[in-house]
Amino acid sequence: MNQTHPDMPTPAPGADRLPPLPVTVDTVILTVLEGRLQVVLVKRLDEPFAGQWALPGGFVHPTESLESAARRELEEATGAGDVYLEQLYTFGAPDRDTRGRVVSVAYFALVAADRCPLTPHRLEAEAHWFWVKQLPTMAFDHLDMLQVALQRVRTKLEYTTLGFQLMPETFTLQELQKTYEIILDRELDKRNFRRRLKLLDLVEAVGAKRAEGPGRPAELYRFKDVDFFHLREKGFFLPF
Amino acid sequence: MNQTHPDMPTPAPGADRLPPLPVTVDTVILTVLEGRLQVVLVKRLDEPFAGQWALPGGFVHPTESLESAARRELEEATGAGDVYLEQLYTFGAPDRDTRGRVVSVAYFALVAADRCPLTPHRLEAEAHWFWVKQLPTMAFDHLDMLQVALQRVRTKLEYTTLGFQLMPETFTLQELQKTYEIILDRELDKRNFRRRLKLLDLVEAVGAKRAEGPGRPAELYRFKDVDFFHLREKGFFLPF
DNA sequence: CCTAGATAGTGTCTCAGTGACACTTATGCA
DNA sequence: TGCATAAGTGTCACTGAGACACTATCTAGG
Repeated sequence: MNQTHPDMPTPAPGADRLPPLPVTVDTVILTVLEGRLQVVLVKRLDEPFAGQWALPGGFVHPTESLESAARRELEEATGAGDVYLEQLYTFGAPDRDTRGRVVSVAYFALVAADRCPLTPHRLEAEAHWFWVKQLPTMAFDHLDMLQVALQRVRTKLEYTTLGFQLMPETFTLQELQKTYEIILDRELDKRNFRRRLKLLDLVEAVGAKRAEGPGRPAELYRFKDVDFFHLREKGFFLPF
Repeated sequence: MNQTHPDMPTPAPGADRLPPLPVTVDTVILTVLEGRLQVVLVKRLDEPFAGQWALPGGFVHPTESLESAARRELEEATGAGDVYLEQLYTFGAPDRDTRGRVVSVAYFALVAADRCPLTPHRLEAEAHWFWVKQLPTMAFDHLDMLQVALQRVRTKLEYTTLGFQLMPETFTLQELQKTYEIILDRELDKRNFRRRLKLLDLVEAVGAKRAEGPGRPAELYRFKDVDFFHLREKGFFLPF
């Protein structure tokens, strides 16, 4: 129990009362694509769970922070690095990895469809977007992680500006509402949705319109620099 | 980078692409005692930060879950094991421990003043309750952990039954309100507080009264078995 | 035993935010 | 030019929250 590890490469020369544990990060990368909430899964090449789908993840390097590790995984899987990333929860059940004890810190990322020009085939061969309502069997406890991520996103969408992360520079209010509906998995009332946007003073018209087929063209909007104190009075916050 | 660790005691024989990291848990143990929100800190005997105050914590054993480890620390520090415990956040900055890389999973616990008969001196010599508004210098990033815990508790107190955890079997509404006020660090309106309790149907009178000095004696209450669906309709939840 | 002091307990009004709901406006295309 | 399509807009009713003051019941001391 109290042995030391003379060949241990970097970590904690003094913190040797107990064996160190492998630490990984796994990242739940979400986007709205083709009208659906989708998550990136990669096909595992190695045992355990070889051939099964898993969240992109990997070991934490000795010199990088947990968030850096998650961001590295994010970039490796999607090419996009400058996106919203938040720590979710840490999974450490002793039997969660059949190889032995592995502790995994789960993160979730929201990438805007237009900042992430990758469609499934642009990811490395074994990575794909999956609709969260139609998932393959997933390795480890990764389904739990996804579940936690979905709950977190849905909750924070309601009282933070988290939804901004998924929109392009300019957008129509209809598109914004659609994005919210897709994530929350329920329909919203157009007028109530807009009333709230106005109350919170979140968006401003850019002064241009976009015509998309027949029908009245839609005003284009962008997000305003938010007034944090005004938002807080209304029970609304920034995502972090 | 790809070396293996033949003498590694238990964890992950296959997960050896990167060196394992020491993993600890640190537990923010909160209670309301003597009219103040208090936290347990222990005096460190070893370097680094020897002589400074820190949250109770320690290394995760290879065979126990993270929560078990946190609960073990909790019992060691206070003697009470059957209390509310929730994972907070994981701290993994590469330089957070001067000895080297250590990843720490922070938990917070709420112990009822009556379930934890320990006053400062009943804890082991180097452990004390501290008022959260009058703290000593704390080791590592433990002040950050405490901050996160306080924010979490205050938020969840408002929309969950978390506050139950801190009350004895029976209590007066005044005591309950006082507990809320101490945690939230602001005064509440007596009538509005009681209106909300009634609306949510959270408590019931036990039919006894308690006289405490002069003044009209107070009704004693206990928490009801909550109707989860009724609560959810009112935007109220269980703590987990 | 009566009174003063102390604490418990209770109801109303106003305001803000939310959900439900239907018609008018502006465009494209046949 | 008119028809199909999508964008945009206002009201009413309800609920929950904050602000606010008096009555009821007990203890203790004269």
